[in-house]
Order: sequence, then C-alpha cells, then structure tokens
Amino acid sequence: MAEKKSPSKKPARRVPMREFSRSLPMSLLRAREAVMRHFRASLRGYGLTEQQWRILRALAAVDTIEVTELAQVAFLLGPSLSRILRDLEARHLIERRIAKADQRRGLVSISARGVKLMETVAPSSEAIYAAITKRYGARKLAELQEMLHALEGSLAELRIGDAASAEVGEFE
Amino acid sequence: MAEKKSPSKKPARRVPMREFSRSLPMSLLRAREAVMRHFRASLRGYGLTEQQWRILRALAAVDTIEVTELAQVAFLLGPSLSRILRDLEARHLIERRIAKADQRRGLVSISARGVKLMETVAPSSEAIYAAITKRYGARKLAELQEMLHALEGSLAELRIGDAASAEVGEFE
DNA sequence: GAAAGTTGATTAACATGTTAAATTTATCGG
DNA sequence: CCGATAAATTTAACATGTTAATCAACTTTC
Repeated sequence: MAEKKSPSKKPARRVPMREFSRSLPMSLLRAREAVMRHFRASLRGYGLTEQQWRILRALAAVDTIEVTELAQVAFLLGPSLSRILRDLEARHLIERRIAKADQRRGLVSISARGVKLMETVAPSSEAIYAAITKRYGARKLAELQEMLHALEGSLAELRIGDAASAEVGEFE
Repeated sequence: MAEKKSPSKKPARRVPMREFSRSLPMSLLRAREAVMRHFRASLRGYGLTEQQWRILRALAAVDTIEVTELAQVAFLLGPSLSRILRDLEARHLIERRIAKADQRRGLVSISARGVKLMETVAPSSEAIYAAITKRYGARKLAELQEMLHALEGSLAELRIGDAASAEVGEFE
C-alpha cells in the first residue's frame, strides 16, 4: 500500500488555457498509441518497425513505384524514407533502380524475400486488426474513420492568419 | 510507349491485405498531422517543439509535479522527458529539485520565465484551435473526441492472443 | 540490519521526425 | 550550346520515439 492519496493536484493555472489533456492533438495521439501498441508488439517479433512495415505494404500493392510517390503513400518524409530504403535494401527486402527517362528518379520494388516476409507477418497483423474491430465495433470504426477523413479534408485548405508569430528569440 | 498520364497504378497485390491507406493507424496519423501542422508552424516561431509545449502546459496547470506523473500527463516516455527537461532547465523555463521524502523522485515546476513565454505563445495557440474548431464544427469535434476516447478505452484492456509471433531472425 | 528485490530516473543505442543544405540531373530561356 | 533555375533525392543536424541497460534510493525479508 503505497498510494498516499496524492493531495488532489492544486489547480495552479498560471496561464489560462484549455485543459490540454482533452485537446484534439492529444486525443488523436493517445488513440493512435492505444492502437499501435498492439501492432508494434507483433511487428517487433519480426524485426520490423511500424514505418518499415508501411513501406512493405505499399510496395506489395504495386509493381514498381517512384520514391516521391512512395513517400506520399506511406506518409513518410523524404529523409526518413531515404534512410529506411537504404536499410531495407541492405536486408534484401526491396530492390531499387533508376528511371531511364529521368535519372533523378528512383524506382522501388519489393523483393521475393520481402514478399515472403510479408506473407509471414500479414496473418497476425490481420488478426490484430480484426480483434480491434471486434472490440470497438465495425460500425463505429467505419464512422470514426469517416470523421477522421473529414477532419483531414477540412484542415487541408485551412489558412490561419497567424498575426502573433513575431520573432522572439528571447527564450533560447 | 510509356504512359505519360499516371498509369493508374497496377494492382499487384502480391500479398492480400486491406487497402492500407485506409487502415485505422493511418487515418489517425494523417488526421493528427493535419492538425499539428498548424500548431507546429506557430510554436516553431517561439523556439518550441510540440513536446516542449506539452510539458510547459502541463506544468502551468500545477504548482509542482513529479517526473513520473508529468510523463503520464504529457504522454511522453521517460527517456524523452528526461532529455527535454534537461533542455528546458538549461533555458531556465523550468525548475527542478528532489523530493525530501524520497530522494529518487524529481520535482518539476515552471519558472517565471516559463510562464512569461507561455503567456506569449498561448494566444496564437488558442487562435489556431479556435480556427480548427470553427472549420470542422464544434459539435462534430466533440463527437470525434468522444469516439477517440472510447476507442482508447476499448483497447486498454485488449489482450491479443498472438499465436504467430514466433522468433524468425531470418530477415535481418 | 544487510542481502535481495523493487522502483524512479537517467543514459545508451538505434530508428524516425523535422527542417535546411547539398547533390545530381532536367529543363528552360537566350 | 550555355548558364540559370527547378526538381528528385540524399545528407546533415538536431529532437523525439522506443527499448534495454544502468544507477541510485527505497523496501522487503530473513
């Protein structure tokens, strides 16, 4: 018995703001973490990170894809993608070549070895997704996804007139 | 000749899986990014990262808080928090001491300088939140948050019998 | 009351996020 | 054809995410 009942947290509120534990970014972060926790635990057993798995999944759906396009599909920034591709190539899970028409563009494909790994990992990944769907409810899940997509769409064109973004440089 | 107008992506589907761009983790990630993009742009002007701002906000709401508890509130892992606190202390935005009762526990408070910075940043942060709320709709936003919280609750107790998590170690 | 176990916090090591700069190749205007 | 500009990718630099290991301080047990 250790809990001393903690003094119920004084509400100092030196700066009046929303209760930040209920902010939208926090809600999204916590929800995603609750979901990913399960997938990470599984992927880890196969030596894959979440991002590496995203890339393999994207590659499995196409024959070949350009690096820039892959970045959009897998929702990764260029530098991250560049590093991960280097690693996946070293593990022989993907293959790369350069576009004949435009020497600047890189073309990426999943390798036979990569496909084999995916076939190994996919079942448990699907099982986890099914468990989550069953737990939360397929209907609610679809509804949630719809709302998330709508949110993304709403904010896509949002331009915020940030009047108060003057340089400060006083708090370094 | 090679199709110049995007060849509409051949559906290779070497490994049958869900369309991953519509998976729940991706939906959550994309939605969060759509939101955070705006806050990051603002915070950056004040020399703060998203995580540093989360910590300051958490600290502003209390008098003093233990490191472990701060980690829970700000939703950061111990190592990340440890590094960020070191940085914030060096910038004199927070103050630290050690609990008399238990020398292992660290106590953290926001400094006067930290409060001053918060008062500077808060307005534009609130403005961004207001703009997002207006754009998406206050009602829908509340509903979304409710669904996210429910999802988090659903998955909290979820135990997945991962039958297929055998050691592979073949793809490194 | 000291060895053994536990806990709070940090450090270590590696992977990714994020922005800026560098590199290479294309393309354009003259 | 040439120099300037743009585009695709990578590298660089720093901050955080993630797991494991470390270290010190507390607790339990015999």
